[in-house]
Amino acid sequence: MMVESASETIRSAPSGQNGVGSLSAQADGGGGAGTAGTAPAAGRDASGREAASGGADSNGEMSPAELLHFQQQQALQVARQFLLQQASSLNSPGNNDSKQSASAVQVPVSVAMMSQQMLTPQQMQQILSPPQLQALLQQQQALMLQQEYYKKQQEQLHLQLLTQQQAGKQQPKEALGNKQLAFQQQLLQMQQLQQQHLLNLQRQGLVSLQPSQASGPLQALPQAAVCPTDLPQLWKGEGAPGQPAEDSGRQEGLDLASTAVTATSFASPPKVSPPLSHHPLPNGQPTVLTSRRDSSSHEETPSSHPLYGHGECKWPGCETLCEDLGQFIKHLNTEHALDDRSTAQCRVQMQVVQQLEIQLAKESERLQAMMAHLHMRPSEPKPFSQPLNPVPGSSSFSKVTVSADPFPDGLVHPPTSAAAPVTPLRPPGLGSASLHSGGPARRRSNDKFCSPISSELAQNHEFYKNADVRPPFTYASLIRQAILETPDRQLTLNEIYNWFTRMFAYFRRNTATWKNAVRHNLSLHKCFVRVENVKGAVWTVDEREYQKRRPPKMTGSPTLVKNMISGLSYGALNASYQAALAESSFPLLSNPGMLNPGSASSLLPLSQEDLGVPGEPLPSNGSSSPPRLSPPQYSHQIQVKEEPAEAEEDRRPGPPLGAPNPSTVGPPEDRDLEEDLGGEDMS
DNA sequence: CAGCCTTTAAACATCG
DNA sequence: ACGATGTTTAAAGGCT
Repeated sequence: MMVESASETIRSAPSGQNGVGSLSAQADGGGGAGTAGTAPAAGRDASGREAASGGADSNGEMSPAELLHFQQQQALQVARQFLLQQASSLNSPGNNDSKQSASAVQVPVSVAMMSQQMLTPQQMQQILSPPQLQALLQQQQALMLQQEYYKKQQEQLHLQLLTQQQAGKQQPKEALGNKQLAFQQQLLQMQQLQQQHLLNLQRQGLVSLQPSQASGPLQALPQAAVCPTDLPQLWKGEGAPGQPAEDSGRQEGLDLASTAVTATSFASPPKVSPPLSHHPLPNGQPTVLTSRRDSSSHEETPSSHPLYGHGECKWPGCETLCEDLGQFIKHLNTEHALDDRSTAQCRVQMQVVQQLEIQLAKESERLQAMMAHLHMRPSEPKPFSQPLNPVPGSSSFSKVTVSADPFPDGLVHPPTSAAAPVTPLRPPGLGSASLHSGGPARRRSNDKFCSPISSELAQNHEFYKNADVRPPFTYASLIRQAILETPDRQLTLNEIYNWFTRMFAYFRRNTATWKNAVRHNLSLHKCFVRVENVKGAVWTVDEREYQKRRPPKMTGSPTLVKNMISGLSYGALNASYQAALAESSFPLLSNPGMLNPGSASSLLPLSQEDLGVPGEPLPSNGSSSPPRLSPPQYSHQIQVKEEPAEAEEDRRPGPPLGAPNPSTVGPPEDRDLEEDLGGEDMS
């Protein structure tokens, strides 16, 4: 009955919806626009109620969901800043140490991608495919690991310094030596603080680095995105109390200003630093840079030195104020001349950048693995260790299997080592999901492939479960999925609600809206059949009907494919995917046996499993179901839970499904199929 | 541009 | 009277 009344939580007005992103276009547009005005009103009793009820629901995760949401955003920002800073700082000095700088360049790129104006979580969602988002989240975890590594390095560095220190003591130039040491120590402290800060952020879920794909040449730099958040502290940290050196310790150039500087620096190659090999600054993207905040901020001369911004020296740990560039140069030459201290600082910075690069490499590798796993096989064969994809060709297969249970593989997988080449061109992760997410309307498309939905879902199960991301599926497909996942393939409305809330964080909010949509879909689509039961009524899926609707789209599928391909810079779509598409579109239903063209078939089966269905027999819909994976069990048991016999469809005209012989009723689909074959009800 | 689909919003009807 | 369910209708956006 009431179950937990789904509950949910936050209702959020229609407006909220939009938020969701990906679909943004639609959601927002639709709801928002259309009724914008009314929207508020929309709340209607129901909504109000629900809202009130609050997360009661199963999980009551509302807050978590929101948190996640928020965290994602924060993380992105922080990551952006962090990367920018690191890159920027290194850059200038980096010239000296070019090699790294090169890679460093990439960082900015990725950053830029992320940033582009402060992206709202929703936007991010739109931009990033679920898998990508997932990756993002995963990165938070990865970061943690990285931090450890980082720490170790720091320790080593520290040791080195100490060693030097000792040496220095012994040596004559103590005066200077001490000074240097002090400075170095400061640097170390800074680093440590930075680390801590990062850790803290991570703990809060604020930091997450995006793998990025530095695809192109760097381009736009971060837009305004850079927020003042914490970065400043990173370096600043040291400044904290009592830091002699440049007493100014407080703010260091790392803050926004610095970022801005960075941007500028990129835009115009600093005299000092020769363009890095990789640094494709020139790409004409500079304009973008300007736009962002720095421009706004009076920022200094763009022509300025990369280490100079906001009137201060951006040298790590140095915040010395310099009236103008000239003064700054002077300062640079005097304070940051080529000496041990500077060298050490530079080294530290290098390490920082290295760390980031390593991280980038790891993430990139992960991304590749993910993509490969999702069939998007990158142009290059990736032999990497990832056990996941054993067979290149049958990627789909692997995917399925893998995803099946542990979708989290992505999460769990420890990044293999860096080596993996990053495919630069490829747009940021394009997971299967990306396909959909690709554009606003994507979601629909997805749904078209119902089958894929399951695999997709399976793969990103965890993701959707925890991230407040709107799933790229239509309500109809989701409802169907929910129903099919159950052993008896029937659910009460409330159970459907619960499934939604359980499976998608997104549906833990705006309950009034989506519930209404669910009901609306149930009523509207013929594929959903209401079966009365003693206790009430349950909803089943008339697979045939469901499939019927797609045909139109069928044609669409090609388009989809096209989209997908375009989306992926590479036509990564592989056969498997296409097969899946085809499958979904085609009424294989008729004979399950043939359904699967190879890989495709595999997908389906899995899907169910993953979906979280606890080991259930997947009664897959007749159509897609694998050749009868379904356990016998459902054959009869499927009846309506409470009173099978009674089952009868109310509204459904057609073949009275029903008549579902109780005994046979079992698989609704079965009957549907058969009956349907005979005749269509239809409207 | 038309037609279809999906999503949202809402009004209404039933039922417990 | 309420709230959960269901049905319907309408509007808006996107896609084909």
